[in-house]
Amino acid sequence: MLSLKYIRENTGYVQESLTHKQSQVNISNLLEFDIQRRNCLKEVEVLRAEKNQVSNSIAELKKAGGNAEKDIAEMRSVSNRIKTVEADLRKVEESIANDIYYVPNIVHSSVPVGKNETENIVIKKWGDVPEFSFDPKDHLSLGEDLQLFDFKRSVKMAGAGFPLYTGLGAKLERALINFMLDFHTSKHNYTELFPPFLAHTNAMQNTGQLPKFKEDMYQIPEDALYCIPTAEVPVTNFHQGEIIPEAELPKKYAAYSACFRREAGSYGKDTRGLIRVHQFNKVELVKFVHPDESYKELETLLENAEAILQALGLHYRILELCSGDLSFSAAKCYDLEVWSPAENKYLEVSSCSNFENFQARRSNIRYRNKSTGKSELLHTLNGSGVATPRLMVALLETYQQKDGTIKLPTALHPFMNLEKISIP
RNA sequence: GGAGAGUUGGCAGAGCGGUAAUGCAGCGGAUUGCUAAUCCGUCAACCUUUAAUUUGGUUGCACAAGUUCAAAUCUUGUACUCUCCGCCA
Repeated sequence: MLSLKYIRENTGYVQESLTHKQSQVNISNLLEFDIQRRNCLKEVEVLRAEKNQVSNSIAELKKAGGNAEKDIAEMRSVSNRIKTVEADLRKVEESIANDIYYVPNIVHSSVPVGKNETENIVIKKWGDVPEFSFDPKDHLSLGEDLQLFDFKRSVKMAGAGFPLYTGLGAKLERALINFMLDFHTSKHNYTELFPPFLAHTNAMQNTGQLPKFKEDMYQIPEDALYCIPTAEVPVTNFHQGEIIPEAELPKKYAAYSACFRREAGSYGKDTRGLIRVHQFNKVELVKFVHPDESYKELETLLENAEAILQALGLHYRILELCSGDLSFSAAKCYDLEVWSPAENKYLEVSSCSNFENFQARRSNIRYRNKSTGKSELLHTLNGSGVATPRLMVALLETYQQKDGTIKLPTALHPFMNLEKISIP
């Protein structure tokens, strides 16, 4: 979240950011509350100062054995007055707290202004669009022929949108996860975490999923817990409330988790197979960095995610998201999209975002500034490195052979103990 | 599920109705003939004021209600942590 002080002092810039983000949030209410709050505060503080003074003289009188009846009578009325003004103050502060959690992050100055996803900018393409001497099958028929997943039976367990991997499909899914975790920890120096898959309200609020996106999440009301939509939630909260010595920055974590998303409102879109699902697997990269370094760190984060697709030899492109397509908490974001030969389009497998201090303020994550000795909010970033379902789609479709087998890229051989997936 | 203990600054830790001790670490300064010591100050948030890292003030003892002239301290509720018992992969 933004600080109220920041909104007050940079109203023009915040408003411009909101417009660019296509946000309907109204900050004039917030500013009005801010004025009310400061008026109340002034009044309360004067009264409290008086209270403290009289209170001291009562204490001294009593110590000296004198009579404090007059002061006590005065204090009674002051105390009552304080109570009513405090009640007003509390009301205003509640209104502020309610509103400010719905104000999205500001947009970084380097982000192109645009209305929606059609105005995102392709900044890079890597590899070639694969060509086939035969009619390539889509991932669904490949999966069926090779018995890699079973969408009919998964319905018996959890319903549509919950993928069930079978046989070599299950093994391939596991291989992808292991490959990515090993890759990031050994080559990019991330520390591996294996987090809880449920999180409470507070953790969800800290990363920005709550309160705005409640209906997108699976909930367990009995225990006030939510199924995490991404490992970003537990991993960012790893350092919640902590002050990290500046010398220890950046902190880098890689974590596998299952991810749960209700995808409310998206029914009918991309419902085929693995392309849009309620539960999927993902390796997430999270960084805690010095504010001066966060945009440099965003570039390396993107490179780390790209390296996975490169190692697997998959054609992809990078989008720089325009302001209108930026998510609630992000100040800047790149999307990685991998090529699906059968869909004949690019599929998003990763978003790499800089949240600046938006999440850090909510989560109270700071670093100790070495030169001033003061604690300051740090910047958080995260990116998928990467999500498996669409990666699987691209992988199967890209590496399919004329005889119906899948020739696996060498990077996966040690994880599969196999070079080729063939008809059982 | 049952019983008990606890939650105070970056950390450790006292206070148990009358201005939140003290130690360590950090930062700033002073001093001393050097891997360091000693002394002083500072050490959260907010409001106000300022050229300012200045001034004045308020708050802050897990959170919330209450009692009181006055609450870290008393009462009640809630959350979380730990210990023991029970159940269990």
